[in-house]
Amino acid sequence: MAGLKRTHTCGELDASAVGNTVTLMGWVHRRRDHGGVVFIDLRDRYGVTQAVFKPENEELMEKARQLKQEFVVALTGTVEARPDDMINRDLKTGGIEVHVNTLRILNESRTPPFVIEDEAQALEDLRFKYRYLDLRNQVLKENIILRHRAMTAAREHLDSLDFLEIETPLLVKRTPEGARDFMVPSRLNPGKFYALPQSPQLYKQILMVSGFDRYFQLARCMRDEDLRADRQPEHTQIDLEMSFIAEEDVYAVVEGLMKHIWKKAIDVDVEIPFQRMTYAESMARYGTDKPDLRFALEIQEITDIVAASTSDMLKGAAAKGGAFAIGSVEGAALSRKNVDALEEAAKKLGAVGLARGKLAADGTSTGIFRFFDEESQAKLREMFGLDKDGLVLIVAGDRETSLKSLGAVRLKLAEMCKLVPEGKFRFVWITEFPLFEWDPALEAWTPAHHMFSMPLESDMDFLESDPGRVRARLYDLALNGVELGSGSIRNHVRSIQERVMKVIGLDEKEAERRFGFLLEAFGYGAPPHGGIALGMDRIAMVLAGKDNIRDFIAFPKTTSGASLMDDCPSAVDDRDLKDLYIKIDLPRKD
RNA sequence: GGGGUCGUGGUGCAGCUUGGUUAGCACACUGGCCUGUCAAGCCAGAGGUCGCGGGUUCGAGUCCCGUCGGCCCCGCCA
Repeated sequence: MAGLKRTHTCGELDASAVGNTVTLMGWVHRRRDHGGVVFIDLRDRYGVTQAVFKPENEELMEKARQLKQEFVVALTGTVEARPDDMINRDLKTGGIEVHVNTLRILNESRTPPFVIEDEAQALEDLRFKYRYLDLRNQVLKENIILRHRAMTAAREHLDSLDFLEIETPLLVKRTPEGARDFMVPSRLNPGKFYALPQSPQLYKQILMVSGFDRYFQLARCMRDEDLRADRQPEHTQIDLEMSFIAEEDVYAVVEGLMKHIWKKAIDVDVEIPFQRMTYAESMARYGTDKPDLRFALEIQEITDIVAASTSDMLKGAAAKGGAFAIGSVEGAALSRKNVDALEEAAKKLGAVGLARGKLAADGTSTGIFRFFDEESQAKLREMFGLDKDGLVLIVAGDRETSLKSLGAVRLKLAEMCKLVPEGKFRFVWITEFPLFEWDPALEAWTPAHHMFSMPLESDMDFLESDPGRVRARLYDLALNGVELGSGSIRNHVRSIQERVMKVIGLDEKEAERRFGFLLEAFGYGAPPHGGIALGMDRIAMVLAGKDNIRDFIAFPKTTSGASLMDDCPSAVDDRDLKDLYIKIDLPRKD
């Protein structure tokens, strides 16, 4: 019996194997003891196979009765077809079962803190603490496998296009731009610190200077910022950069890449090329720069119609920017409570309120529309295609706030009315983002995305006179309301860089201190170049049609950045700190 | 930095509004019965002092204050 060797996995046996003697190894998923006959569901990475113990062998039965959840066993037996009425159609291997003649317990298990099942009952914090057990769950396992397939497809495809995967350092120079860096003290350089990279951005641009005209990397990126359901302190990007190219080249590569990933990972044919939309259009129609295009519910500006109404409240608010609305036939069925929840969503993003009313097909109306004359009501019905009774929701006030608020309402309304189709993938390129953003706190212009993005040729003249108007050669890829990635054509021209730096008040000395090495590299023949970084974790999540990114990372952190399994981060010994010349100086709590 | 919400046997939840006899349910667990189940079934049993600290009260899981932790959201995340 020594030297028992696994012949098959628990996911592969079917009718063609009937009569064969096989050896399976795995974990006891369930035991069903019927006194005379005992069933064991044996589980491994590949699936579950039913093993049967019959009463003829008393000794074997005794051993089978010792089995508990999560014991690791090896068993040898004969594959038998199941009678028709005993076939389990929910199981890949449900047509057969293994009649056991040898059982060996390879290892015992303590009673697990929660039962391993597809619809995990335990709460996430407990599942995080015992992540290795949770990963035995077939659903979670499929997620990780799906992610692997997507990553492999990405590598395959980019390699086929002559992209080189080049690793960039994890210990890098701190750049006080953008997100907070994780910092790593340098023992060999007392008092000095490395940073963990937020992205390989500067390095990949330098690789362009070196002539590696097509680079990619499945890169780990770390940011010391507050977390969310779709945000982890470390994540993986498909990072790529190309030389001698324009936007179209990046779009073509990424569209082919997505098509390949979708095909390989979930066997879905993605239509290319992707739709394109400017940032301005996306904001006006959907109130966001990552629109979910699986459903319509478009925002319409109704400032004129509101101006003609008798609602002083709306007119007053609209005077501060405009009035915007969405309308929906399905929404007419929503309860007062539901619409109030929509208003809460709008207020969360800064709207003062959400005016609402119903427009009926017979011309009667309720709510806010008591203040609108018949002509205006007809116009609104037409605008929103309300051939039946419909709900119309209005936000008025500052233009950007109103649009963003209504954008959130749009998503929530679609969810409430079940307007979001499953299994549909609507990619869209969002283009022509503004280069600068006004920071009211600093009272200064700051780069909206990336210091080194090229301004749009047509807007170059406004760099000094009207920075807010300058758009850049920036692009985002959005899918079903999720931002998959963003990139740009970079600014490789020294004279334009200098003008950009002047706008954000970055003098030469400061620029030198922060990006000196990049600027210096650019001085030695930087080719025109550009690229993009795509969120790998998010891609896996969207492929599976889910919305919790932690289920697609093998060992994720909680929203406070902790890993509950290994209790990290943790305090360190004084001796370690001494080596680094570091003293902890926590603020006193009162 | 701010807001919301949750914390009760191993797990998931109820109880808390209107404080008061043995803190209830399901699953898991232990023992027994059962030759066809696949969330097996049936019977019996063990297991919690209610995240932690303080306060109010004759009396607190229940009210108050603080604190810790999980989750969600705003800010932040080029």
